[in-house]
Amino acid sequence: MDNITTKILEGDSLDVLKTLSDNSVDLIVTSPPYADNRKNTYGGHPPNKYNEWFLPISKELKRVLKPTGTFILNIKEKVTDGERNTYVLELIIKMREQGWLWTEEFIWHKKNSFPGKWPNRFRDSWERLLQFNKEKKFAMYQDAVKVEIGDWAKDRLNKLSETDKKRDNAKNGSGFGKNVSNWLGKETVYPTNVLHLATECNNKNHSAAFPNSLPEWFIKLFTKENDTVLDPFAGSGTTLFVAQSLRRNSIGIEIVSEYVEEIQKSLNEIEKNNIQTKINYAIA
Amino acid sequence: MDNITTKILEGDSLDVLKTLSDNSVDLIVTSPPYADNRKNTYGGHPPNKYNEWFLPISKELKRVLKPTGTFILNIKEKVTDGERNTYVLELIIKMREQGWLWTEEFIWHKKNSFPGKWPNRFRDSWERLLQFNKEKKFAMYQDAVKVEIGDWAKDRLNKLSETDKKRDNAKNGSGFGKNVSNWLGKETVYPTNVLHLATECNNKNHSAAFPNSLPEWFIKLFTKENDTVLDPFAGSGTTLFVAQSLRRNSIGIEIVSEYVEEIQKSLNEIEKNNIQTKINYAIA
DNA sequence: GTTCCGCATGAATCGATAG
DNA sequence: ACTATCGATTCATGCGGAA
Repeated sequence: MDNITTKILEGDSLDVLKTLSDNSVDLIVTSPPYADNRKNTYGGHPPNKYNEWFLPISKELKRVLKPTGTFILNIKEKVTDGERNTYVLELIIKMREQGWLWTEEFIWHKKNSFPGKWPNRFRDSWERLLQFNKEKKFAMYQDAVKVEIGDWAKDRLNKLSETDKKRDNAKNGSGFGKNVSNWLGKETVYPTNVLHLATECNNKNHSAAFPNSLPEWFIKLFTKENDTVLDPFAGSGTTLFVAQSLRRNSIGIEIVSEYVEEIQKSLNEIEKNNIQTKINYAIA
Repeated sequence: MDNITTKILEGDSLDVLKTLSDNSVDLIVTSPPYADNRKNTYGGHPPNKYNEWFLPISKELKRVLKPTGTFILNIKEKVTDGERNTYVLELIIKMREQGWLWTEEFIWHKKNSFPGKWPNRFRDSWERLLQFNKEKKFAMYQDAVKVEIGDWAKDRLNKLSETDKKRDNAKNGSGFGKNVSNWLGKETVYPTNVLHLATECNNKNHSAAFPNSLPEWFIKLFTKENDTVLDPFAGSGTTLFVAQSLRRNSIGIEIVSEYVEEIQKSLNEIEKNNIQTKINYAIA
């Protein structure tokens, strides 16, 4: 039952990526360290040098991604000197020059961004989720992420009269009546490109963790079971754990050995539990 | 009581703008025709020529805007050949080269986005609201747009421990503890940079590009009474009517004479009612 | 007077068909 | 091969007429 592998590799992303095979990954989901002048855990990549640092990495990512694969990049430009810095815009343009297709920009609306006050701006409660592809045709499993239908329809459908339910419209071209009856029993609709997810307040050390539901959504949308997911900036390992629980293979890369150790420890725990489960099955 | 003027000027935006004085406008809110949209009425500007058309206009806008003024540009790039086109990104970069500061990007989340289903993308339910300024210090009246506090925050506050309430944070830069205690007992809170507004779908001839509440929000946020608001692509006149009702002077520019006439007609109606009101007051 | 329901209408995008 | 036009798809909203 268990062919899924979950790997965490320690090292600089660019170096480690070079050891991975061409066209071997179905989905890349990552949230790279944000541009920052401070030299902290990640050494800091100032805004004006950010792309210089990131573009060689995105080139390797393009190599390891399958032609039908997708790259989701969670990023938001910083405010520098009172302005939104343009390095993310420039990154998109440069990545297209590398051969990436900029297919879509999803918005992650962070519902619980904490209140604060600045004289000339409001709380920043959204981030970009940039979708890049190698080819126009890529794998996408839309049914895996359908959402509950809006309240308007629930009300409407619950109250539909018998005649409405039976009506086979032939009146005019609008097709509405027909559709309404088609919608009976319909509970879900396709989502949009705006994601409403709360940030999780983890007690963990890692700062830039995104909530489980974020990689979960993209893993369901762009991969199927036994596919391979890559997170070149694994951080606290969210992407890996979600991938594993959804039965996708995954590879994480992380430069900070402390994080690598924590991830490895959690993976060992899970492995132990799995073995225990198997033994229990065998006994039973 | 009535010094507010509301003007609609007919003609090409670039030409008409040249007749306006330097540093005379407090706020520009506009939604120019998007690339290739509204070909029938506006002639259509193909994506690869869009900035060539728009940049001379933004240059004039910069001239007429006061140093403390703000320019809000509602725009969203279209999909061409399966990709998000980059002309809006390039526009931001080029406008900075013109001397604009790209202060902020608000997100307009449209709940009722256009329906449809495609194999490779979901419905597009957001648009960019780009904020540009001439100077780092600009007029902003944040208190005018405070919103009711969200339930999540209410819960959070109710559950706060006494230590949390007293805590004077110094740990990290988040300001969490400090702000929380400031907050207790308040009913309203400053909004974020994500706006949730549905488009208004009227049965009328020209549906407005944006709902009243959109210019209303920005007019309250960036102007005070008797200030001057400019919309160089007035369309159905939403910005003008909202500005008038909020007692701001306003100037609209519109190239389609049919729209200009309708706006003028509405303005005349309002004027007539005002006079009627005054007479009634006089009698009473 | 309420509430309820029918309906038109979207800053859309893709793929097929036609010149 | 490259462009132009057209049909199919889909769902939230407000208005107006009806119960």
